[in-house]
Amino acid sequence: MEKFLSLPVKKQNLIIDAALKSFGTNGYKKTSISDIASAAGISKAMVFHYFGTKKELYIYLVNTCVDSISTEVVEKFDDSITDLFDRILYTSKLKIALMEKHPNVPSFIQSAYFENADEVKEEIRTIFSKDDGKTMGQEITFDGADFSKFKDDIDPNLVMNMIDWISEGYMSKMADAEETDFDELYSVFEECMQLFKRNFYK
Amino acid sequence: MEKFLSLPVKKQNLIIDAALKSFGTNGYKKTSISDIASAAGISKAMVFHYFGTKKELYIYLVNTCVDSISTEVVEKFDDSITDLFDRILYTSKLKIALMEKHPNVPSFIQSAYFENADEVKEEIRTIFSKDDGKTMGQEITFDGADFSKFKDDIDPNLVMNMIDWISEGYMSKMADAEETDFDELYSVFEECMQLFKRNFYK
DNA sequence: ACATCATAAACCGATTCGGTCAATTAATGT
DNA sequence: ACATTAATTGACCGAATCGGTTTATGATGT
Repeated sequence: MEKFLSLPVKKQNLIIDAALKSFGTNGYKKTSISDIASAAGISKAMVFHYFGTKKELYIYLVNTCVDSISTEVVEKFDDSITDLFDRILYTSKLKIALMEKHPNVPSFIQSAYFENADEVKEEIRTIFSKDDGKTMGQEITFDGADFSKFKDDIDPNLVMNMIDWISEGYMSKMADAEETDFDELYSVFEECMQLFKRNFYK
Repeated sequence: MEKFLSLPVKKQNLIIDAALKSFGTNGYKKTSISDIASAAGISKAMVFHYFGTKKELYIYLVNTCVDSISTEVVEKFDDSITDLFDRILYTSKLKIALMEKHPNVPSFIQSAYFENADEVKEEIRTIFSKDDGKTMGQEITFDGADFSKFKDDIDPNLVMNMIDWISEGYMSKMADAEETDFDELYSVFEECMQLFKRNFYK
C-alpha cells in the first residue's frame, strides 16, 4: 500500500479511476485485475505490486470512497440552507465537484453497497454500517428541509419522490457525459429547480 | 432453435428472463452460459442444446426484444393523444405492460445498443439500423406532442429535459422493484404528471 | 422390447483467473 | 564510471472457468 501512496498523484488517480469504473460496472467477481491494469495503461503485475491482492484493492477503494464522500459532501453540507430546492442544488454541486476528481465514485459506491461476493461482502457491510448510510441516497437533503412553502394542494411526499427520480436520472446522464457537457447539464438542472420554485411555491 | 420454441411457454420465459438479466447487467463478454443456466435452474448443456452457441442466443434475444418493443409499444401507440403528459403516461403504461412479461427487456436493449464485443456488434448494428432507433428513447413521445398549453414563461425544452430525467429515474426504480410495488409506483408517477399539468399549464 | 427424446453430469481443449518471479530497465548515489 | 537500488514487466504457475461436446440416465410412447 505505501508503494501505491508514494506514486505521483496523477498516476494514482489514473489507476483509481480505472478500478472504480471496472468494479462499478462489472462488480467484484466479474472484474479482473487485467481489466483494470489495461484500462490504466500499466501491467497487471504492478497492480498486485501496489495493492497485494484483488480484495485489498477493492476494500481500499470502498474505504477511500466512503471517506471522500463523507469529507467532501457530508461534512461540507450547509445546514443553514433550509429551502428544499437550494439544498438539492447545493448537494448536487458538491457531488459534481467530487465527480470532477473521480467521475466513477457514485456508480462504484452504489455497486459496492449491493455487492454480494462472498469474499468481500462482510467487510463492506461493516464499512458502511459505521457510516449510517449517509454516503448513500439523499437523506441529508430532505432531513430538516423546509416544506412549508409549498402550495396547499401539493403533497410533499410526491415532490420528494419526484426529486428522487429526477436527480437519479440527472446524475446518470452526468455519469456518461463528456467534460464539456458537465457545466451545461448543471445549468439546465439549475433552471429546473427554479422552475419548481416558481410554480410549486405559494 | 425449434427445440427451444417447442418448450412450454412458462419455461421459455424463465430462460429468456435469466438470459436478458445476465446479458443486460454484465454485457456479452462478461456473461457466461453457466450464469444464465444456473439462474434459469437448468443445466449449461441445455442452453447449448436450445440455442446452439452463445452468439446465436444473444442475437435471438436482440431480435425478439426489438420485435416485442416494436409490436407492443411502437405499434400500439396512440397518435391521437396530443397532451404531452397523457402521452408520457400512456407510453409508460405500455412499457410497464411489457415489463410485466419480461422485466429485463429495457435494460437489455439499452445494454445491447452499446455492446462492443467484436463477435456480435456488427449484427447488432444492422438489427437496430432497420428500426430507426424507435425502440430506444422517447422520441415517439415528444414527436407531435402539444406544447402550446404551457405557461408563457416555461421553456418547453427545459420541460423535455426534466421529463427525460424523471422517466429515467422512475424506470430504473421500476426495474428493481417487486411486483407489489409496481402498481403503487405507477400511481405515484401518475400523480406526478397531474401535478405538472396543474402547475405548468396556463 | 425397443426406439426416442429430454436432460444433466462429466468431459474437452482453450482461455483466463489471481498471483508470483526472474529478468530487464530506469533511477540514484558515489 | 560503476555499483546499488528501485520500478516495471513479460513470462510463468496452478487453478478455475470459458464455450462447446459427448455420454450416461431416465422417462415416454409404441
